[in-house]
Amino acid sequence: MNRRVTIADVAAEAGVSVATVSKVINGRDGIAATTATHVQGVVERLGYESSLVARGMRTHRTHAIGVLVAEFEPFSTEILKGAGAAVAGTGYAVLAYTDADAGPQGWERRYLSRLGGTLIDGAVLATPTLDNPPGTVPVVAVDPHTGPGVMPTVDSDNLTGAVLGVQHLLDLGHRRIGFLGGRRDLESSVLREAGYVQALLDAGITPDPALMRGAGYRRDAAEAATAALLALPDPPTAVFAANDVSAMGILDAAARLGVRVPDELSVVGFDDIPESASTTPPLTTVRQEIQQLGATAVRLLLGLLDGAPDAGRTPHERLPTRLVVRASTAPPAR
Amino acid sequence: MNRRVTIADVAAEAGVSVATVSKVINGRDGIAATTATHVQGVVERLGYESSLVARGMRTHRTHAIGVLVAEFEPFSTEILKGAGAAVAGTGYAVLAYTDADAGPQGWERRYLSRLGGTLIDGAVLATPTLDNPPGTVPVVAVDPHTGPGVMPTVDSDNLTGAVLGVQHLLDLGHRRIGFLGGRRDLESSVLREAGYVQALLDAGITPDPALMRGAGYRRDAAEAATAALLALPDPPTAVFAANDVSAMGILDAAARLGVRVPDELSVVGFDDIPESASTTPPLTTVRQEIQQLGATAVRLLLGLLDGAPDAGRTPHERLPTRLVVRASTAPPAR
DNA sequence: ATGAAAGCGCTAACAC
DNA sequence: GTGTTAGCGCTTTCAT
Repeated sequence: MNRRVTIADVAAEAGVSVATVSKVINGRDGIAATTATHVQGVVERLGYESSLVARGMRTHRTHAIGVLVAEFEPFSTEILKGAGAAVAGTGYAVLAYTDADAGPQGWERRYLSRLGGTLIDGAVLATPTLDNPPGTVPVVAVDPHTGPGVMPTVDSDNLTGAVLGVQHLLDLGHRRIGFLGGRRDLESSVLREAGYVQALLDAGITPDPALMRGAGYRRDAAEAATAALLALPDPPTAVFAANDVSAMGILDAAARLGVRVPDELSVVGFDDIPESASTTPPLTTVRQEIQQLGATAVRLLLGLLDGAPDAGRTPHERLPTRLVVRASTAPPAR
Repeated sequence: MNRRVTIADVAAEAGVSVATVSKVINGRDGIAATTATHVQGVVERLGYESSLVARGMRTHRTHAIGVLVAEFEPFSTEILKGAGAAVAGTGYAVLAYTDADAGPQGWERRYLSRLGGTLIDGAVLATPTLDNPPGTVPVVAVDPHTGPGVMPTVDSDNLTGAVLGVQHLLDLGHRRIGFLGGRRDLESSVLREAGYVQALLDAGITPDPALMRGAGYRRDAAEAATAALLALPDPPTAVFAANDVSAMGILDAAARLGVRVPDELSVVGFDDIPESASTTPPLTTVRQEIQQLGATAVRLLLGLLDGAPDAGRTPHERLPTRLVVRASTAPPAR
């Protein structure tokens, strides 16, 4: 594995100083045209490209923005797609980072300390678990932690979305509707639960605590919780899950227990990740525009970076949600 | 925006030298237990985390592997999911990088020069356009460029997959089957075309050049090419697209022109990206295990990094493909 | 056991 | 116009 070619190699080869090479590369003036051409040639010939890292260390500007995620899963990769689209033409690169071994709590703090200032000019945090980021670089949160909201934020209208989902079930005639909650530390999860409760209340139904379980936005936890729900003396005829991944867990449980969806059990998810269309049966779900979430976050961040550094209050953008009816919901059998 | 806390801040606060702090952080010995504890405390209190970049510059080891992609789209984000899963428990972080403004040709070379050696210990290249990477860090290619194959590579059995897809159409009774090619610089594209030709030949049909168009794996190009195909005096009754994104372009064109799929036109894609289940109608496609592709590439790379540095010849892993029948294919109307 | 100093690859002042 | 020097945040000899 031959060594990477550095600016020193170029300088030596061209017979000039590294400073001169640097100036040529960065288009600084005060360089003879002939020298510039000559150096350019050597750069080309050696295939030299300056190290993002070394440059970043000196200038504290890398023109890269970080998208920091706990894990690459359907939600975060949709954010990535949106973020990537939003930087096109801005001169910024997108750097997505995840460290599987970082632990579930406070990863964003660690990531930010490790990358901020030297590697990325700013960051988009996907579903952060904290709400007081270290003040290293400008940050925008997507689908944030519950809390006072000190970070610029973009999220979806989770409350209305949840109401929509549950209302759909009510309209079909369901009365015993279960709920599988998400990560309690995320505002989205709290609001989706609130929407569930509100929709029931509006329909004159008192929420039954026995029908409300936590599943932490996780598929396996959702499967277990569903099994418990279905083992109840008077089981629900429908379940609203706080996200699509949990809804898939419900489908897993139903399949395992021989409960037919939607005939015996209706299921509504939340998110509309691409995967939700290929479940068996395809999932009825509340769609949020995840790519838009990512793109909006990037635009906010770019504003923070280039424009006025947070002129006034911390911005908050909220995107609409809507119901997508597929095949996992039907009127109750009984 | 308060400055990031550096090792110097910790040292000053703790009343020791930066060297001592560094040793404590890295668990080097030759440090008094009391000092270590004290410094640890300060580190914690200040929320210090060493800069990946500065450390990488000194040690030339970052324990991060790069996944370098031209763009975040369905295929590359599936690779990311697989790569993320494969690093769990290995102590490596995944760093996905894309620079929208880098241009379509030779981006991997530039990325590698910019990131290699100082930021990432090795890289997975998704659909690289080149095949002679600079010898900076170990590299594994996924779905590579056509060429002599000097890089360790993982790909799918594209030839068999394409035969499967076209055979399905033949089995349904189609005889005039169009083909929308991919990026001619990628081996996958060449092999899928070869499979298309071979399947036709095996069925005693001579491939008609008029029915074969290029679409570069791009949705808009596919739509345009499809419009041209359908305007033919004797248009095809089915089209095999070299990837799902192109197949979606076919669907776009059909919808715009009022051609019903699958009644008047059958469509088969390639990839089985998550999105392909939610098209209208859901896409029949040849599935490749994209996440597995990413995971396998990471395993290969990790082997190169930790184990014997390429013990012998350059490895090549090939994963199977299979047909997924959904609703975009049916017997021809005429 | 601890610290001073060099150096990773680069850029920005400042000399020449 | 071009080179010398310092320093970004860190780790690692090498002194002390």
